[in-house]
Amino acid sequence: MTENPYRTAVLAWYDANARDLPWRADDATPWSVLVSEIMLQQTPVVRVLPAWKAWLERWPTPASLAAEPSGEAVRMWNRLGYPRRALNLHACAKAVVDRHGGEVPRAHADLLALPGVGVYTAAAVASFAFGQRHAVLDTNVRRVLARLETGVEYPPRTPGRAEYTLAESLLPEEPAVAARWGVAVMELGALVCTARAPKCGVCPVSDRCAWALAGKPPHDGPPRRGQSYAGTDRQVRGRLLAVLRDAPGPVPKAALDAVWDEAAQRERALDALVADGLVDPLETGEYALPG
DNA sequence: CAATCGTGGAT
DNA sequence: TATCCAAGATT
Repeated sequence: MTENPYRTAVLAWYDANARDLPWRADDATPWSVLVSEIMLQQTPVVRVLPAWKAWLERWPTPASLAAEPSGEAVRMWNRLGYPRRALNLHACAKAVVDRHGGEVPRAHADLLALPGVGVYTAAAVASFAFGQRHAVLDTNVRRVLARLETGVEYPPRTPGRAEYTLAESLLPEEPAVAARWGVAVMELGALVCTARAPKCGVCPVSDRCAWALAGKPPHDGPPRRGQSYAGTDRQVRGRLLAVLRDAPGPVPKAALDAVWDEAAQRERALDALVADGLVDPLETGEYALPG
């Protein structure tokens, strides 16, 4: 429970190889960590970096963001993707101000209750920002554990009970060490134990990796993905929202109609954006980012 | 529980 | 060029 044979090797590797990402710096705040975690959901670090800096320069505290209309958050989000995350972050800011006196809560349950914060993100903030002992099971950690412990190339599509049990069993007792262990494994997955072309030659634990020792058997089972993008509602939504983001104010419907030929799909996408709160239909017939 | 939700870089 | 993938959450 308290010891695993490669813990020291992974921690030492992290000490020597960790990227100095700004949300890991000493001056990072719980708010800046929360912002990073929301932005990093399904989004590469290199694209998050500039967005994170700009966001925190403008809104260094939850209160500063909560004081602005949600549409400003959507505009600031720019092309990071999954723009409902901008809405979530804005709602997080308001919830933090309303329910927690303007301070990001430290309790896992309170974090979990924030919009857009799921099991992973709650654990990540509790661990990285507050030094608590939680299993942080993101895509990197899941892949590392799948290979190292289970001996398969990729974990299941969604984490199951067994994965949490395994992650818990590897967690060091000391909260501060557990927190460091979490980022270390995550970093190992991001830099070495990558999804494609893993760098087993420089891996600190390749000599006890179940998958490597088994001869790196390829993933068997159904293909892991299937999301095409061209022609989907998501693409249409992206185009519609881009028009509103790039305009200084409300736009006529004609401007939105111009981005997609097929009217039915276009209307469906626009309705969905309105339903999601990402677009505000005005009385004038124009459309705008939400107030 | 499977589908949905953006975007862009790498292979 | 097409596919894969990136610190997931929500319904």
